[in-house]
Amino acid sequence: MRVTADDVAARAGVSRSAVSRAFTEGASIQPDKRAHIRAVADDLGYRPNLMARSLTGGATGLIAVVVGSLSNPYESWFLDILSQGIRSRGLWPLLVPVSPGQEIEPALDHALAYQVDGAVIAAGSVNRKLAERCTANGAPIVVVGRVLDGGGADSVCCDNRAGMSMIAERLVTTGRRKIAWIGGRADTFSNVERLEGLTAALAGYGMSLCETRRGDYTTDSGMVQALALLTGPDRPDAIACGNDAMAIGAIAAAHRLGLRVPEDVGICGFDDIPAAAWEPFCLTTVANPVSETVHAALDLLTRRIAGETGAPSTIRLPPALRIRQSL
Amino acid sequence: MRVTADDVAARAGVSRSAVSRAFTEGASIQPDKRAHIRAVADDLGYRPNLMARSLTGGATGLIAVVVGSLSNPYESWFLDILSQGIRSRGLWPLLVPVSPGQEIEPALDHALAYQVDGAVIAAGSVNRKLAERCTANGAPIVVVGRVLDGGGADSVCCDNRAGMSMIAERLVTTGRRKIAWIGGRADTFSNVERLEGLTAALAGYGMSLCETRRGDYTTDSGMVQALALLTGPDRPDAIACGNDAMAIGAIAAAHRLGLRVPEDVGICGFDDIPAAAWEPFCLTTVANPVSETVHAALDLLTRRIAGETGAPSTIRLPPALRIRQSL
DNA sequence: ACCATGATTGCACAGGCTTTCAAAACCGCG
DNA sequence: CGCGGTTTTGAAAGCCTGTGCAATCATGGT
Repeated sequence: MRVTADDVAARAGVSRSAVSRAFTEGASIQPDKRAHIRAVADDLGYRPNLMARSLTGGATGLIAVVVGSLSNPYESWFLDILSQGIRSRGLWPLLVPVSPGQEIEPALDHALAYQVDGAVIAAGSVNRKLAERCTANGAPIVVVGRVLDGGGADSVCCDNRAGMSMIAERLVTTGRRKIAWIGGRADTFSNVERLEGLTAALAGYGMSLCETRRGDYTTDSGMVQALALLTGPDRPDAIACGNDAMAIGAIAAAHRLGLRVPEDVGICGFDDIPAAAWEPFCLTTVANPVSETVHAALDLLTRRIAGETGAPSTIRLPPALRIRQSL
Repeated sequence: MRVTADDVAARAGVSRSAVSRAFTEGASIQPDKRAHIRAVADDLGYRPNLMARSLTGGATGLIAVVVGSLSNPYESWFLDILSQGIRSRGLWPLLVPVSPGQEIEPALDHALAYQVDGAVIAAGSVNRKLAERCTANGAPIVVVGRVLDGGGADSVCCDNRAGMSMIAERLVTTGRRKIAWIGGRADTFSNVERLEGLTAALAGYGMSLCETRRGDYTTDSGMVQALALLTGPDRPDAIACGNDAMAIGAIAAAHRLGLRVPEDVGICGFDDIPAAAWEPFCLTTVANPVSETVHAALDLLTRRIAGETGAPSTIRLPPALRIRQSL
């Protein structure tokens, strides 16, 4: 049913090898013959079967992209840039969506069975053993957004602590005294680093958080936690949030309570997602260098795919403070 | 380098066929032998090569997903639900991102070369010829979010006209007299239908649009166009937007100008993306039945993949008016 | 103990492609 | 026209798996 190289060969009156060569850049074949074959192929609607091609040991050009819930604006923003980056390098993203809490391993295993050339992992937890299995299977991985504990894979990650120390400075500069924190799930890497970073930086100013609460990185949860904070007995004059989505929820909460931002309560986030700049929010936040992260991750990955060995490297990218109006 | 069935066979002391059968459900093989082989395979980290498997004529389990710029919140919301739906049917989404204005054909062609079993096309323009070529190549397609002009492929689409007529009724009910429109690119299907639907429905009430402007479905463009409208000589008392992202921008514009929503100006959108419900917006909008759309599209597609023939069908899903506070 | 029956097993091939290798065609030049 | 050297070319070998087919094995009935 599907038209194969044999069909084209028969129709063009050449051997199957010639057809293969006509589609291989730099292969030894007469230019006019190549043109003829390509014309016939076009006529028949032939395209080399990439599955069969990869069977001979070549690369598939497939990159598994493990990503969390796309309803999270940061996640989809990241995927947008990542998929463009993958395509611009002539590769193709095989999407592996995993729900939070879901095990990443079986999904990744299945993707491996598609002989992906590599994987970018931006969600779920991966341990050293899993990383090594992927590499052993010829599919190096790069972990994004956190650093792999036991080593075993390259990782690219924003310098969360540096980001939070800039936030801390801003909090102090604007004269905040009672600073609360709304974080994400306790066990996530970014949450831990950001909270630690903020605590440490504040300690440098002789200050500490007056209260910490936990959301789940969604706008709704930010709203809920901020409402609780702002209606509590000891209202904070600033709320630092673990990401922008929650900060947006916190701003909504302040508005609902008739509080002015930033006068009555300063609010800040992390990531600088597109929505952070939207007018009603004007969120002061830390810009997560997503483009640079994607670029670095893909560089690392392609180099591994090309066969580079050596100890896994960790790249920390510096974030930038983005001062708008909410703090 | 990659471990193959031969390796497992040698290590387990059986033939390669046995290994194959151990991984084929319902194949004739002794239970304990299967268990042994699977244990060995697990030990070696073996997984059947899906590329090679698909070579024998089987399906690849890959579904090409052609999607537009993921920075558009509707698009990423849709992809979220679609990718979950694809995974839940045991298939895998191969992402084919296309920028607006970019030709879809070469990208889709390349995806076809991966022997995808089918394609869901939610962006770019596809004509009858392209649709037929895909089908002829054994990869039926389903077009989402618009109806294919010349037929040639199944399509699933929200009933834009019905949605806009509900909006029109709401506009009239709330006593709006001067209604403006901010649409998207003139040539997009949804834009045409929504504008036509609104115009027609208003005509039924003896009314017409006082002004129409064009954005590009982004929040920024909605803001820009709404600013122009609201500072113009004849300020409208309602702005209907072609999608939610632009409506959010319009609300931001109203706020910046100190206008109250909905008292001074009513604003509505289309889609009911998650952000539409966020507190500062509380956007009155038309809920695009995304889950139902995904479900219907995947049903159609899997049936075609299973070999069902017959004239392409078009499914129109009814939207629902979601009244919040902006209109 | 022997045969019919059915479950297992291994061999070999198919599937679409790339690539090595040796044969064939071509080139310029004496 | 002959010859060394450089493309071009086609045949065949592989890549990895699933499966039809024939051979083998175990089973149970007599």
